[in-house]
Amino acid sequence: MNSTQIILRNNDLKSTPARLAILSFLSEQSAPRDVEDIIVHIANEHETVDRVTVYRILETFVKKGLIKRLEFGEGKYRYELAGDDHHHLICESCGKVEDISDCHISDLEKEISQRKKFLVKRHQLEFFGVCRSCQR
Amino acid sequence: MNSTQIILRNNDLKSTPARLAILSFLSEQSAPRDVEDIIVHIANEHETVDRVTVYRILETFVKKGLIKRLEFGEGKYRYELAGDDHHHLICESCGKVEDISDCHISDLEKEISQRKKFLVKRHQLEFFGVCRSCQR
DNA sequence: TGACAAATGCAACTGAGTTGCATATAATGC
DNA sequence: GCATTATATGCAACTCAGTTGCATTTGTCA
Repeated sequence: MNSTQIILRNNDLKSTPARLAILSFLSEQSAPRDVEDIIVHIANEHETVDRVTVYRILETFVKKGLIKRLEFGEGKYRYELAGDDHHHLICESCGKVEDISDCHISDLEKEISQRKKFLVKRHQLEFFGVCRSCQR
Repeated sequence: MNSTQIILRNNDLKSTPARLAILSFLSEQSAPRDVEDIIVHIANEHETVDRVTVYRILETFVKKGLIKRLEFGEGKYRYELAGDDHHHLICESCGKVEDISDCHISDLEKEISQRKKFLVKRHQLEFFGVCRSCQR
């Protein structure tokens, strides 16, 4: 039993080929992926999973807190493994998404919770601009 | 000629009833609105504007920098007047969106620009959680 | 006030995501 | 192993936000 299977079991989720494929795929990614990326990847692995199943698995994983659902103004969702708190640099020229960490938003979060009496559960911070290679 | 008309003229946009209605509606709002809100508001004012026209006007305004297009994980866009740099508290219980300012992200933006050689043009920061009244 | 570029309305379309329901399958107990 | 059962999947049809093409209307400026 590999680590992906253990994660599923620990979350009361059956180990199915589709779930294992999606979870391990997302584990390998360094930037958030959309549903299309996932379907293409699975097809390349010579497996077949219905789009609907992919949507449902992603929804399940989000609810269990295994992955995060993000939006970068593209009119669709992207998904990444949950875990460390980090943010994104999104290049508006080529669409590349880079991860970035050490943003110390949690101090700000604490301050807001007190000032506004708003119970902050999570936040999302994205920077939009032009990446290094597109600047040339 | 009122201020809304002046804004349109300064941006090389013709003054049409639909544009005036949308721009003045968004000027009055304290939280970002979706397309449905806009259409309902216009209908209440006994005007008729096609949905397509609303979409096109919003796109035009975004391109001109008059308004900002936002996403709060709802699968649709929301719009607000551009201007001061502020962020949002989104209640996951009732859906209410509250504005918040003084977040000093620009220091962080500067630091990232240097460290990552990424030209940051804008950022988006949202806090998700439970608002004051939903906490009771 | 007429010309013309720009804006609008209509209809048809796209693409992401959802729902209902019948079938298949992973986990569990025997 | 094998039957049971809750759960997951596939298919088809649908919804909802937003887009495109094209003909018509309208605001602006000479």
